Amino acid sequence: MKLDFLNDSQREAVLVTDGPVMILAGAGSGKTRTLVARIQYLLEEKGISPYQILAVTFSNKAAREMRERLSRSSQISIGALQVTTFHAFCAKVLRTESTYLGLSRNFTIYDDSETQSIIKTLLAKRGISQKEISPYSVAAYIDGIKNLGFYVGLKRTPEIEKYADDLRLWDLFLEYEQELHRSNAVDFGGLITGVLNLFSNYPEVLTKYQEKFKYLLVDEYQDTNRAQFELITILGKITRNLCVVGDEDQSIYSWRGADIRNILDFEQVFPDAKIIKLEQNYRSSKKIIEAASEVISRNYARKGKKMWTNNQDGNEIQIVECRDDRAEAEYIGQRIRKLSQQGASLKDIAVFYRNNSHSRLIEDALRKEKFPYRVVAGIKFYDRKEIKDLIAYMRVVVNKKDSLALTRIINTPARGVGTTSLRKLEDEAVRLQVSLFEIIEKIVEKPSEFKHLSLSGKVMSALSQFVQLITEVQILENQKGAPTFSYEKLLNESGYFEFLRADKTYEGMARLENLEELMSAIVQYEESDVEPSLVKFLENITLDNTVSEDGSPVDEISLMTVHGSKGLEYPYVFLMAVEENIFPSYKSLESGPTAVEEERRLFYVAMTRAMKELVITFAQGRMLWGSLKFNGPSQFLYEIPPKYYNWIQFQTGPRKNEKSSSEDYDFDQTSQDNDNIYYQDKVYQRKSPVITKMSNFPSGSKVMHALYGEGTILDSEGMGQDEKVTILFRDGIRKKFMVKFAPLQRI
DNA sequence: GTTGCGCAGATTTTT
DNA sequence: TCTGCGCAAC
Repeated sequence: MKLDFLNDSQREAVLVTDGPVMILAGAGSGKTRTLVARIQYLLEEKGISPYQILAVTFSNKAAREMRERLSRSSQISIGALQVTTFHAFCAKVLRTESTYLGLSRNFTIYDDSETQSIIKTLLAKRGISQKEISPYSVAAYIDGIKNLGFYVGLKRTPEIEKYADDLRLWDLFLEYEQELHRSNAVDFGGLITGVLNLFSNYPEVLTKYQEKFKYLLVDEYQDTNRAQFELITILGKITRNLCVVGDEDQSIYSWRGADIRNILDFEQVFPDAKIIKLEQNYRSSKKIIEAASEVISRNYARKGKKMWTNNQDGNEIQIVECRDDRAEAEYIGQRIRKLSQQGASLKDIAVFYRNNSHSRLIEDALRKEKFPYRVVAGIKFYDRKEIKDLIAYMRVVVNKKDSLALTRIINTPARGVGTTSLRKLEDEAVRLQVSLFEIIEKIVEKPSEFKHLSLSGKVMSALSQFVQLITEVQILENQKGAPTFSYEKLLNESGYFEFLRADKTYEGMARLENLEELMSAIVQYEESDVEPSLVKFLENITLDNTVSEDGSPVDEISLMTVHGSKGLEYPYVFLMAVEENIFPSYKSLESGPTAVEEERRLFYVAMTRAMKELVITFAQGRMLWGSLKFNGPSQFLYEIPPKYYNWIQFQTGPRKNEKSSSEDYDFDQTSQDNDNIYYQDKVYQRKSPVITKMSNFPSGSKVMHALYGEGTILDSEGMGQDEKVTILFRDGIRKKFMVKFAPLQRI
């Protein structure tokens, strides 16, 4: 096997197959290529069987990419090779070994929203209002525990003790776990801790897997949490052939439990570990790489890589100061038009933003310019109400203990089983210690024994029809395993189809279309699996909720959050809304330097996506939460050395009329001198990074008030005559003033 | 059991 | 500004 297409460090990363290895792979350093070569090398040169290799990643995106690249470049069939996500791997182990843990193999996997529903019910049951304890905070708490690798029955560590100190939350955690168990369900975190639990209680099962997988590979290592780290450590304990690949500078999911210590402390856990750095960048121009390196070098929590590239210098980064958010969107729209006129293809262009909410204005601008675009990972298909409803039907068929799914659909479409009847059923289920579905079965079977519930005739017949439908589909599913058929039966006989068809609104029609799309997703799944079943389909969609793209790649602009851009690259990148309080977010600024470091990594990720051109925009004033805010440029902009960028100002001129306004700017005919940039008849000052121009009192600036004395501007809203500022004075007093009336002076 | 109003709160979201 | 809730009224 030839390895001459690799550079020296890449080749080393391929050849050091035995013992612990950590590959620190910078952005655009050919990581996937190296990993694929490594696997190929194991298969072809070392004669390792594909069954003995386990490659895990965090995201489906990465797993898919690796699988594709492998099958493209390898002669050996990779069918037996496991390239999968942590969660999918664990789900498979748990289903195979389900008997050990008192789960049945058809357990349901709950996603975050279902977890929240359970928590809400739990809180309600205890009479705790959601204001007192937010369900989100409970979910985060539980997730935090599981991310550390803790499961009920494990000895507590000091870290866990900290969690257990809060008795109320700890109690909720325990009850939540019980509730999941009763529902024969597992949440995302539970998939990992479930396997840890299994391995620690049943050494013979662990040994089986330890012996099976001789070579372990972990991609996206910077995103792993403690639980996942423990999982791979324990799996690789005997062979110690553990290879992890990651980039500490691209760790942007710590709020999801990703633990950067997994990278920083790898050598402590494996003192004999070989550390290989991939520092040559093949993606971006020299200016972009050097600028990004300067920015990220300000972080303390890193191992320190020095990225370099042989690529061309390229153009300066453009930093564009826009008058307001509308001007910003307009600028990007026009600039894209220019690129397109110069022959750039739209699929080579991406717009990144820190928050989803920023996509709207850009979308408007692109629509106006008649450019096709795609918002990557906007509203998720499987999050839609009608989809969740039908999924709930399927879940009840698969796992009748899934009471959460059942409560969702027992009265959808309305069949007269309202909250009062439901409450009665739930109470009875608790009394007889059975699941909700089981109690309904009993009631339908022997109505006479449940006279005391005084359920109406209407309710009784609705319940019996419901049970009949579910049972029939269960039988169908067990005999044939025909998901498509089951789905159709559920959709029609539940009355859901009729219910939606009666809805003549646009929304109703859209919902029907979505249900059709769900149908095609099932058909597609069915064709891809030799032994299709509803259980497997459901698992697929909870663990990987991306809807498979149909057909050929389309030529459209990609819009996405910076988080969503990780792992991607585009020749032309626009990064918008780069303002203090937005990027870095105000939350990170509130919570301190560690959080801001993560924002900086995020900023670094955004920069390093760009291959040829990087355009960073920000607005002097932006409509946020209903009022105009002046945040000022992001601190990260000042961290880019000036030699790497051009700072220009963009103001939309007064509109003459809609038609001609789009011809106002010609970005090509730009000439520059040291201080100014000239476009056509306009002169744009090349600005050194100082404060914004529109507000005379941007947040952070110091002022003198004739009465109150010296203070700092906290917040500024409105502009011109209407500008209002909030000022924090020395003695802690906060006051809000209309600028035009207040005796204020900048100092 | 459903609809409607007022009020608070509003990052990121690979699984 | 927009959404999602809790609670009140039909």
